[in-house]
Amino acid sequence: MPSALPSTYNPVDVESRIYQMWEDGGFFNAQPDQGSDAYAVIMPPPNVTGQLHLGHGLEDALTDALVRWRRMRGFKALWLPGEDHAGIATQNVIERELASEGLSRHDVGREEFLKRTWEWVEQYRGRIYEQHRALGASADWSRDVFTLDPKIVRAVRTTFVNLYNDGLIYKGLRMINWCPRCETALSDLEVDYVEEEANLYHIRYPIVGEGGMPLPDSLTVATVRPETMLGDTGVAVHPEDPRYEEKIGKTVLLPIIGRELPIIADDSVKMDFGTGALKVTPAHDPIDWEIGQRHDLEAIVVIERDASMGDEAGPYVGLDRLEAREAIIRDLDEQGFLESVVPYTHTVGHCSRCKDSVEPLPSEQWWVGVNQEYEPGSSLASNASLAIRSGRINVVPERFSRTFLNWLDDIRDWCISRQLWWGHQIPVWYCECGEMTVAVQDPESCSFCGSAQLKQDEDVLDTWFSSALAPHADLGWPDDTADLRYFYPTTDMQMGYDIMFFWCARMVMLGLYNMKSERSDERDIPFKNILFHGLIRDANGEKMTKSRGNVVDPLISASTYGADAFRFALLTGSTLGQDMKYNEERLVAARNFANKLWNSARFILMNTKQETVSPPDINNRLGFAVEDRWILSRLAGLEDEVNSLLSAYQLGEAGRKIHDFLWSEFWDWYLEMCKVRLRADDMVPVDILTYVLKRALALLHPFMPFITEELWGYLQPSVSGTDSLLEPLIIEPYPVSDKTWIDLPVESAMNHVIDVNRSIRNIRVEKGLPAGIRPDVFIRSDTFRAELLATNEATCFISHVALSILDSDQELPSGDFAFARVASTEVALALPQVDISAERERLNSELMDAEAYLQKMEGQLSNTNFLEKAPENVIDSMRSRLSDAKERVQGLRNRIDLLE
RNA sequence: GGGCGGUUAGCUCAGAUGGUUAGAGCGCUGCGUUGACAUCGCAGAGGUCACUGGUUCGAAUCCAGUAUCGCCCACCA
Repeated sequence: MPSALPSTYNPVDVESRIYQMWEDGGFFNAQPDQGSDAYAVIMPPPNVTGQLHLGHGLEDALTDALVRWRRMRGFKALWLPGEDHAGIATQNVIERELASEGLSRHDVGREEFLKRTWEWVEQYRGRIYEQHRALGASADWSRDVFTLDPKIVRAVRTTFVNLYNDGLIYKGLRMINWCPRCETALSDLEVDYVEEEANLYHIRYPIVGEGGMPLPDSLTVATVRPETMLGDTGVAVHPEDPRYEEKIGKTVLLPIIGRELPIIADDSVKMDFGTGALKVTPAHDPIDWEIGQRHDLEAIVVIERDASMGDEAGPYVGLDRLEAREAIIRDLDEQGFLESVVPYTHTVGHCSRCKDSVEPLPSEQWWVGVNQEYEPGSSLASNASLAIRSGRINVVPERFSRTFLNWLDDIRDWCISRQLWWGHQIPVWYCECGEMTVAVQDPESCSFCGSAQLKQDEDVLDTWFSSALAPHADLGWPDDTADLRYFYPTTDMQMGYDIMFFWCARMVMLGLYNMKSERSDERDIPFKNILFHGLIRDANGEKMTKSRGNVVDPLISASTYGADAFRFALLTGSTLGQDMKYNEERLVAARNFANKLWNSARFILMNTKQETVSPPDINNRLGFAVEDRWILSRLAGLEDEVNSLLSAYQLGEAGRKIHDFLWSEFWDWYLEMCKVRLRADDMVPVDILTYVLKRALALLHPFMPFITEELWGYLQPSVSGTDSLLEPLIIEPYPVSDKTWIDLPVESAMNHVIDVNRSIRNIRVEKGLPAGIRPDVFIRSDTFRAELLATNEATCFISHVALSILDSDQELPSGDFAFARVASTEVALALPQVDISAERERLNSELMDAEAYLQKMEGQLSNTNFLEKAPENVIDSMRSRLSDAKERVQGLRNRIDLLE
C-alpha cells in the first residue's frame, strides 16, 4: 500500500520485523546440496563475555555483504557463527567480579569458579546474538558454536593427541613469559613491549684471586634490573673483546651474596653495549637463559611467581621485586659496588590482558613445536608458509602475505599451557607410576601400570589453540561429516590484521595439519581467501579502548541511523586493510541516502497507481525514449561493474558505485525527466522506473539489507505475473548484466543533454532569473539535434525554460540573449536585458578555459610518439575531444564578436 | 635494526589491472518549499594528488630516493 509509506524512512519500524521474516523463512540456514556451489565463511568468534564493538560491526557488514551476494547468486551460503570462551579475558572478568565481593578464585575453588563463569556465558551469549541480529547478520544461528562445546572439546583433544603422537607437542622446561597478576604463562604474542624510562646501573664485581682472596681488580657490569643479580651465576664477555680477554676463565665475587661466578666468553655479548660485560641470570632473562644453557650455568630463581623475592634472595626475601631493586641499589652504593647510574630507555614486556609487567621465568610448560618436521621436509610453519607462497590461500590485500611470511620465517615454539581454570583442560593424565597418559577420552586407568589413580593436568590450553581449529572443527571434524565434505575448505575468512598471527596463522598451521588427509585434492587449507580489514579508530585517530572511554557501541549507532546506514557507512568509508576513523558525518550521509531511496520508491509507487508494470523488453529497445535507453544502459553497466568489484573484494567501491548511480543518474536526472511524461499519463516510465529501482534494490541488498527488503515487499504486488509466490529479496537472483542494453552512443547523447541542461541552469543562476520565470531558449546543434529534440519537453520541465530546437541552417536570434556553448551545441537564453560588458567578461572567461583545453588536446595529438604508441581507442577519444574543443572555441569567439 | 602503511579540496576519505578537464560526503558561497524526499533541490567556489628524480607517448597510479606521521616485528643487558 503506497499510501502507507511515510515520508521519512524509519528503520526501527522495519528492521526487527524484516529480520524475523528472514529467520522464519529459514533463509540463513544452509545445507549441503551437491547441485549447488558451496560458499562458507566462519565468523571470528567474539569473546563471549564481551560486547560487540565497531570492529565487529565492520566485520558483520563485510561478511554479511559477501554472504548475501553469494546467496543471491545461487550458492549454498553458510555463515557459521560462534563465540569464544576467551580464557584469560573471561577469567579476568569473573575474577574482578569476585574481587568486588572480596573473594579470589582460590577462595571459591575451581568448581564453583567454573560454575559462575558458565552463568556469565549463558547471559552474554544471548546478548551477542541480539547484537548480530540488530546489524542484520544473516548467519546460520542453528549452527552456532561455542568454543567449549563438547564437539569442540573432542576436536581440541584429538588435535592435541595427534600432535603429541607426532612429536609436535611436548612438555619442557623453558624460559617463558609469566604474568604475575594473571598467574599464568603467556605466549610471545601475548606480551606487548612498551618503552619505559629506567636506569642503567653499573655494578662492580670484584675479581677473585686464586686462594679466594679478592684482588683489587674488578669487572663492571651494566643492568637495568639489579634485583636479578641475586640469581647471577656467571658474567659473560665477548670472546674477542681485548679488554677482557685475559679475564676469561677467572672468577668474580657476586656482591652482597658473595657467590663466586665464572667469567665466560659468549658471542652473543655486544662489546659496544654498556661495559661489554654481561651479568648472567639464567633464571630471569631469556638471553641469559640461553647463555646459561650453552655454558651449563645454574639457574637460580630469586623472583617468585607472585613477583616477590624468593628464598634465594638472601636479605631481600619477601620484598616485592621493585622494593628489592631499591634496597639492593642502596646496599650496593653503601658497600661501594655501585659505580654509576645512567638514565636509560628500554622496552619492558607487559601482559596484553592486564597490562602488568611480565617476568621471564624458567618454567615447565606444554609447547607446540612449530618447526618440528612431522613429515620429511614439512613442519607446521613451513606448510603454512608454502600455502601462502603458492597462492593456494589468497591474501587480500596482497601486501599482508609478506607480513605473514616474515613472521613465519622466524617463528618460535608456541607455549600453549595456561595456569588458568577457564578453558580446555589439557588432556594429559599423570599416574603415580610417573608415566602420563595422553588421550581424547578421560582414561579409566594408567595406560602403563593400570592404576586408576590418575590426576589430570591442571592447566588449560591457550584459547587460540581451540579457535585455530574453527574452520574444520565447526564443520564436524574429527568426524567425516557431510558439512565438512561440502563446505570445507571454507571460501572466505575475514579478520582485523591485528590478529593475523594469533588466529590466521594458527588456523592455517593446524588446519593443514588436521586436514592433511585431504592434501592430494588440495582440500586441506582452512579457507581459500583471507581478507584483512583495518581497525576503526575514534575521530582523533586514537585506538578505541575501554580505558580511554572512546569506545562506540555499534548498536547505538545502528539504532540512531539505522543498521543499513551503519553498514553502508562502514563499508564505503574505507578500503580493505586500511584503518578508518569513526566518522559520524558518514552515518548521517548514509542515513540520508536510505531516506532518499525510500522516497524515490514512494514516488514510483505513487505513480504506479493500480496498474501493473512489466519489465522493459530488449526487442522494443528502439521504441524507448532516449532517457529510458540511457538509464537501462547505465544500469547494465553498473550491474557488470558491481559484480566484478565484488568478485575482487572491492566492496567499498561497489557500494559507492551503486550510490552514485542511484543519486546522480537515476534520481537527479532520469526520475526528474520522467515527471513530465508521467503528467501526460505516459506509463512507460513507470515500467522502467520500477524495473531500475528493483534491480538497484537487489544490487544494494548486500549492503543495506533491511530497507531494500522492505521496499521490495512494496514493489512486488504491482509487478505483473507475480500472482504466484512473492519471493523475498534475500533470495532473489543477484542482477547479472544484460549487456545488450549497453548503448554507448545513447550514453554520450544523454551526457550531452545533461550538459546542455546544466549550462542553461548555470546561466539562469548567474543572471539571477527567479524560479518562476520560464525564459525562451534557442538551441542549435549538429551532432545531437535528434536527442535534444527528443528530450525537449523534459528539458523544459527540469530546467524551467521554453525551448526551441533550431535547424542547423537557422541562425540563433540576436538581441537580449545570454549565450553558451556545450561542445558543438549553441545555447541562447532570452533575458529581459543584457549587460553587454558582463556578458563579454563571462564569455571571455569561458573562452580562456576552452582555449587552454584545446591547446592541451592539440599538443597531445601533434605528438607523433603518442600517435604511434597509444592505443587506438585512446587516440580516437582524444580526437573527438579535440574537435569538440575546436567547435567550442570557435563558437565562443563568434559570440564575442557579435557582442556590440 | 628490519618490514608495512598514510601523506589527494577547509575536514573525513575514495580513486582494483597507468589514458575523460582528479572524485564523494560534510563544511563553505548564492538561490530555492514546482505535491517523492529540506534526512531535499539547483548553481558555484575550493586540489601544482607531501617532495625530488626516473620509466613511459602519457604517472595521483609504476620505480628509486627524501621528508613527515603511524603501525608491526626483533633477545642489545
